[in-house]
Amino acid sequence: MNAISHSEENYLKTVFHLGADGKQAVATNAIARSMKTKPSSVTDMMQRLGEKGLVNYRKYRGVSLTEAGKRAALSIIRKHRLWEVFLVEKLNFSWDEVHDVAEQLEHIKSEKLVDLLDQHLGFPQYDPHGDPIPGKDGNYPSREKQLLSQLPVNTKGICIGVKDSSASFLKYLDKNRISLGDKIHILEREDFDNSLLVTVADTEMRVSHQIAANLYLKIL
Amino acid sequence: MNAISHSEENYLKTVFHLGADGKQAVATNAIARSMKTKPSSVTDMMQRLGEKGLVNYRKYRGVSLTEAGKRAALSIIRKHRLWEVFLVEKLNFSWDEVHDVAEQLEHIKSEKLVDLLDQHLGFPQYDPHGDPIPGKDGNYPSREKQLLSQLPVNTKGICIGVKDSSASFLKYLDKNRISLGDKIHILEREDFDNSLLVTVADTEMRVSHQIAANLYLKIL
DNA sequence: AAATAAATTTAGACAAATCTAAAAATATGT
DNA sequence: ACATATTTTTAGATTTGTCTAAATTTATTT
Repeated sequence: MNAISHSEENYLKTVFHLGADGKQAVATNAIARSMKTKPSSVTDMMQRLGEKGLVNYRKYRGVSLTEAGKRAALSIIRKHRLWEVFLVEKLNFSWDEVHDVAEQLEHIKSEKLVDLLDQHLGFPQYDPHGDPIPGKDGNYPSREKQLLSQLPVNTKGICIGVKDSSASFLKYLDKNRISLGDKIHILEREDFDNSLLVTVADTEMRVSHQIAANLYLKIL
Repeated sequence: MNAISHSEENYLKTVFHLGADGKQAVATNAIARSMKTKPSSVTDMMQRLGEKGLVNYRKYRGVSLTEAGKRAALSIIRKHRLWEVFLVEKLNFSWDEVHDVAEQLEHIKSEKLVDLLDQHLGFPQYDPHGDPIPGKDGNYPSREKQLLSQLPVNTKGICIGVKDSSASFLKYLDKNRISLGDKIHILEREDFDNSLLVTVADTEMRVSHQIAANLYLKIL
């Protein structure tokens, strides 16, 4: 019944994200790269998490989350995303500034705090980047969504999320007046550089492949 | 220019409180007792904080805060108290439940977060226990206040704070309908047990010395 | 003022989380 | 399939924050 440490929580979260939301096994190196730490540190930690029953660890074979590990990861992600909503909706942070602060807030331990925060925010379903917020009970709503870059010409959809939520990408979207909820219509694809001509909320513009490969649409 | 660690912040805060708001030197043992740690751990930490220029440490002579240490302590206390206001005002925590959560939240590092939180709360001057909130610039407003137990019969005042902010004391106050802002009139003192007969918001009641020694009044 | 008590510090150990360097296992290419 | 490259693990060291036990300093008492 040992508590999960700050650091352990970060590893669990990473394993969850890298392993397609806890479904696949993840390589040691991938975790190290993603967390900017060394593979040897990852090995140490995975052995510890294995002993705690939070991951399935087999030497040289990578790790996957156990049910307990998945539950723990979802709880952290839930907190992270609720705090992001708070920062944007209540404190007027912009969506490109919330990540680092939420990264700290997600580790605060108090079930009551999370419940009351959820209520205060009106039980939001999505965070400011369009990612779904796991439920208190651990259910994780997945929505059908597709990358703009993978859709055929003439598709119409609603922009519902971003794949990359780095500050630089989000600022780029702001500058180009692309927001979640906007209606997007794909007019043509340029074979040369894979850029797209689209309308975003009825404004025509050209978006690079880089951009299109990081925007999620719900097809209409 | 080393950052101040979570643990170092807790020690600074304790030295501030035990040393009459950073004015007096504090003994090693007092710190250990207050933090439920061992004197040897305190010595270690005080030597480290001394090297960082946050406390004046002289072997066997106790420690006091330097100006830099005082500034750091006030910044943590400011965050603690702002978060307490948030928890009570925005999330509907009761005043006896906020301490442990605020103890965690006070360590979140983001100047922007603190500024926007302060604004969101309407720049509050006092926390839910009546303690003043240090300013962004480090100024620490002290208010004239006196313990109910130390005032003569017939004094009238407003209840403006508590000395002990333990959950059990605060719950006791709730149960007896004593709140911050209430007008208190001292009717008589019982020599036998030092209890007082008072009116609290026009309701007559008897309060024990224990209670009176933990309630701060502003004399009218 | 010497003896005793109390407070404080030092020395050495430990756990967590990390690192570097070297060894071992797995994967890849021709 | 064998040599080479890549990935992963182990071994040993480091830092932070803590502890216990012993030594030292300061305070108190008679």
